[in-house]
Amino acid sequence: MLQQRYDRAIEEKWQKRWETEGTYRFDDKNTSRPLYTIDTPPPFTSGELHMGHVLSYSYIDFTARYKRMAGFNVYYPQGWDTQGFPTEVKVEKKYGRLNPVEFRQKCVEWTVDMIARMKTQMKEMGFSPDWRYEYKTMDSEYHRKVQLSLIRMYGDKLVYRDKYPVFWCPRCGSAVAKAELDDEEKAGTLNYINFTGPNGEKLPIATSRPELMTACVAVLFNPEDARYRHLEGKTVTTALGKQVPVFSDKDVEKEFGTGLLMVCTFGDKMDVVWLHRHKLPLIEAIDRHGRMQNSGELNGLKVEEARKKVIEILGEKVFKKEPLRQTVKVHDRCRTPVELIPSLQWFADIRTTAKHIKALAEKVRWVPDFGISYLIDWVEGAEWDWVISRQRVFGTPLPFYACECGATAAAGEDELPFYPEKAKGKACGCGKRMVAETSTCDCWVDSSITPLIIAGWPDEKKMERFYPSSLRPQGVEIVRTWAFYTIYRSGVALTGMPPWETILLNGNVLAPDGKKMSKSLGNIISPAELLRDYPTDAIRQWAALSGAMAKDRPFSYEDIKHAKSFLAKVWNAARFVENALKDEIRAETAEPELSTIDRWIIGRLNTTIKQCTEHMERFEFHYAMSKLQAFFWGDLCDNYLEYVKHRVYEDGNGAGRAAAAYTLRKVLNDSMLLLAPFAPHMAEELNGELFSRKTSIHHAQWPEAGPEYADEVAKVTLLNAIVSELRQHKARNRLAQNAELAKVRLSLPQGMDAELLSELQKISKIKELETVKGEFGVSVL
RNA sequence: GGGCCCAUAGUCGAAUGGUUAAGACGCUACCUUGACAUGGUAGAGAUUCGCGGUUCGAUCCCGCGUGGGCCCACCA
Repeated sequence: MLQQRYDRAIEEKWQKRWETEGTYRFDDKNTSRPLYTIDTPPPFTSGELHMGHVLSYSYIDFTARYKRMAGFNVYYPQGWDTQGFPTEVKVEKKYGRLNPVEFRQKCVEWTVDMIARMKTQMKEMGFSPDWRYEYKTMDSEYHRKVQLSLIRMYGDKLVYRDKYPVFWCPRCGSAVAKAELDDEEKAGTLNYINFTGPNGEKLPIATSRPELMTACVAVLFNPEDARYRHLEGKTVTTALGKQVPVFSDKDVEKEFGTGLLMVCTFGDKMDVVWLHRHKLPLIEAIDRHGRMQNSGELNGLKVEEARKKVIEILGEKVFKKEPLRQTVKVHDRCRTPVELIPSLQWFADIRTTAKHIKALAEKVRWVPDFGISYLIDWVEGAEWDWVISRQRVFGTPLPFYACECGATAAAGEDELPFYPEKAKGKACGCGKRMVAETSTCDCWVDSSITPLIIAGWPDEKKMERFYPSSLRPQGVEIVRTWAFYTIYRSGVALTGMPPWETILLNGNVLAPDGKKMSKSLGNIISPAELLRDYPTDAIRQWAALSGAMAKDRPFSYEDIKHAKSFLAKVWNAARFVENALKDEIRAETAEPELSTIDRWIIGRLNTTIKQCTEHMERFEFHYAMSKLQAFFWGDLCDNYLEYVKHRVYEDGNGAGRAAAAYTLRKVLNDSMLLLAPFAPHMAEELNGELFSRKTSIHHAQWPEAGPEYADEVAKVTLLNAIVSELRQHKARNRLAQNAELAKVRLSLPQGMDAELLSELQKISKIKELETVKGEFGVSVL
């Protein structure tokens, strides 16, 4: 017997049983069923599932469940993106400063805890990965593979070391990550200074950082600026007497200052762009303590002092000063303005491989198709290589050695996993000893080989079977990072093949007010909170109905209430059928003689199966779900169940009742199959409790669409219209819907089968029914 | 500033080059009908963002504008 109300207890019961029975295990031995592999996103281990996770992992789960039912052997692993700055911050806050080995250990402990929490929430959401294939980017085995991939790329000259400016805090004497920077508005001065042109003419430039003039390596103007066009390719002299080339550049603003600017290495981030774009030399004017160097008279002065001094030195060459409000990047902890200081970093070659990246991206099916444009634009605009090193502790160590003389070498494969504190060192050709690199990898270096990790790389036999993945689901906002780096590393650099057949992009969940959820706005809705008030299956339906792919959508409590109502509707319909059929619900009988109405609902069911199947194939979950809801609620509950009540209750054991029983059984059963990917708990409960099946519905076969019975559908559509007219009549006259009507006259252009007329009489409780030929009309007499 | 996406009742959202522009939430009225009041039956509510163009006909196709979102860049 079904209990009166569907509740969370039922869901928890099934979650436990699925786990003990290993319902979602991938069948590694089976080679007869086609494989469907999912490159599931490893979430960052924050400890908390948010609504974005719920949305995107629901999509993945719908797909996995649908594909299993559609006959695939689904390989659905789940990983964790563990290493990163946010964890370091939290661990440092808790434990203070520790030595790197201890610190890393604390980060690992912290992360294990966070994973446990997130895993519990994922299970509560009914997600169905095979947890035997869980991976963590902080595992030494994961480290080993990341490092192996880098050694191979180094061997192919795709990874190299070079100078690159990093943000540096002169006060703390350390590199500062982008995430540790704050913007601060400061009052500065824009100085107008005369340089000298090739013919001795005055050329005014404007700068807020005159102290960097010694590091000036070029002068730029906008290509459309007629005032300076004649200078293109010429050499000019700075106010301190240095010769520098002149280039035109589209990023120079004509209206700002004088339209002429000096590029210094480095005043700000734009200078870094220009250095690469125009292949300019690098001058290191500021040292790690924030003092000037390579700057003649200014050497040894602090930046602020040098700024005053240089203005003095320049004297009347500074012909104008104006106040300037500027945004300065400061270190978030000490509020000191940061400087860009060249340092040795590791790079991965993006520029010479850009064409390959594009070519492989084009071999992947993008859903929606415009998603690829994010990647193409990015590839085409990439001006320099990917900096893969980070001066952090909780990360995968870079498996490289470097010597004072500048030489570098990769660690040997026998040294993997490589940890610098345990490294043996290496002899350098110059006679000195190479030391192990202590920098770690950018997190995207870890996550850009997930399709390889899940495919057992570098084991060739496994790779042949599991690579490329069938599906990469991910957020649209990380196409330029995760998708891009994966195509580059797993594809171009390491296998030469696209990493997946299909990439599916999802959008994000906004707050009910349409804004981004954020702590500062206080508009965050958490899954944990929703799970207190709504069944998991309702939350999953909300996700299914949350609109088109790659589109953001506000969260709405109304939607989730509606989902809950639909579940209640399904539950009550099932209780009706159970009560009406009793043990007969489990009878597997051949199809009896069916009435027009029975064939109508089966035809509608088949149309729904067809539509749902097409939508599932295209990952259009919102359409699949709404078609199913419209059918179940509109056709089945509102009409068919009402139409068969008289047969079920009053026909004893007659043929009409048998046909209705067969039809109810079939329609309910197939509807549960369609519902199973979205509401796996309820579908499973009805499968087990109502139909008394021992095997999980999630091992059942996806239904196949039978005949759509167009004639019957047309006939019953007319019947529906008549019933609706009579319902309106009863409503207008304040009658109960089951009130009897003495006499009704139907006016019909084509007439109606006697069978349906007799049904109509019983459905609408009409004592006397009369039909005339004519324009459609229903009159109650 | 660059690229991409979007604009349809109070809100969220479908659909279509051609009768009356789905549905949901909310709102109103009636109905305690043997699955369900977490329900049922009805009702009200839209100049389909603005301006031009293509067309016999545009909410849909094109252009411009306005307003929003995402990613990226960011002023020397």
